Amino acid sequence: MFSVRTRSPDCRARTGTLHLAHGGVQTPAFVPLATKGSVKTLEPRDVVALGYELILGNTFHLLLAPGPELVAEMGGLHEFMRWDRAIITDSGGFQVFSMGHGGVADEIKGRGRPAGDGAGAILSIAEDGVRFRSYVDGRERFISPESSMSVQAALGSDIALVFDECTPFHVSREYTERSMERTHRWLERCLRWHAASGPRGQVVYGIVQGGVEHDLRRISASAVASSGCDGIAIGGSLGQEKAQMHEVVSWTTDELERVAPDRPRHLLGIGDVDDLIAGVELGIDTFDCALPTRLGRHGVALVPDPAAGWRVDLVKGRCRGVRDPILEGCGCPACSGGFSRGYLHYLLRARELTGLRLVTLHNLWFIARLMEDLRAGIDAGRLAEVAAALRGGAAPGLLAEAGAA
RNA sequence: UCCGGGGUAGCUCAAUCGGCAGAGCGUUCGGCUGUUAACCGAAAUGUUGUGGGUUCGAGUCCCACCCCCGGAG
Repeated sequence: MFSVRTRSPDCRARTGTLHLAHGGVQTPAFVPLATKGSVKTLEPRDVVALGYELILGNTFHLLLAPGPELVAEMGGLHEFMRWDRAIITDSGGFQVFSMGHGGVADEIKGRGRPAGDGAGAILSIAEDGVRFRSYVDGRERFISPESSMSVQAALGSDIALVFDECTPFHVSREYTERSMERTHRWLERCLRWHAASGPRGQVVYGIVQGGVEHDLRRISASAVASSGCDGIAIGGSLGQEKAQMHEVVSWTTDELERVAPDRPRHLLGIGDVDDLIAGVELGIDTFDCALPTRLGRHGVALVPDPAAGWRVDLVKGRCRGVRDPILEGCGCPACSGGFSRGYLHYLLRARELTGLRLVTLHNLWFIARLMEDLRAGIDAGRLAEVAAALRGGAAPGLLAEAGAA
């Protein structure tokens, strides 16, 4: 289901195509989140127009509402949300554990917001599965490897992710190791259930855990690869800093290059601009992340400005009355539509929903062109050059015109 | 002119028996990486309409004045 087209000579980057039940996906690709069955503020036609071929839905959230039975009755997730391209569904593991780890929920990524109302909602973690309290109606719920796969079967996604335990950063090596081993056992149960009852055309990705431990990542990568799953996702704690994250990813793809060189690799939850560039160089094929869309709704636009963290906060007072677009020459609906930073600033301050939509469109456009540039760079055998230009502040999508390619 | 209500942060309003003058919104700043997230966090901002009085202590009680709202004439 995955064909590699070009391998970069100087790093692990490659271009390829995922052949899925609902069409092909050019890789490396970014995957926008449609957690609850919609890419927030957008319609499917918008997401298609931006150039995306794959989006991610979430088993945990869709289980709680509206429920897999309803989605199945309505014709499956594709038909329900009117998206006819490919869908990958996350298994719910991350959600269950991020709400359950309470005070350390913020440490799953090594940082982030403190645990909120969800803390303590987890009731028990056992070999069989996880019991927790629903944030929707307070009912006690249960997710196991089998039930996660069965929900994903009802949703009818193209790619299902196995149910895993996502361990936080600040737990002992021993806990990380025991948890990883249980995740491996859950992987086998997921694959067994899928082999017996999974929908035709749906492929399954295993998930590598192992925290920030070099040997555990290697062990997990090879265990997941040997399970025979169709693709491999990298999850769990990737450390506290970007440098550590890149190291952890590197250990993992290094091992995967050895044991499963031709299987697709998905990096879970990563989507900062420089992390995407680094991830591609480390041999990642697909990424999903809340960041571009969430930042958009929070009024932060992505711009080719590495020194500013690739961001400009349009809500800030300094954007009041500014006539310039977010990014000169950008082809996104917000910039090419002639909307000024000053207008977007006003919309965001006024809490006009159109502002959230326009910045979301811009950010997803920016990321889509970024991934396009990286793919073009790999295929042209000039990834290093393209990556350097992007890291130096070249505008994605404008690279060719700027003479860099 | 009389009667009643009111004047506290930029705005709308709290403040127990007289006991450290607060909240929400707004503003500024910071944050957001397998989305419970159009969200979260922090900070700044006061001659409590004015002038007097009582009191250890007044936004609060007393007197005078100014302004706003409603009613009566």
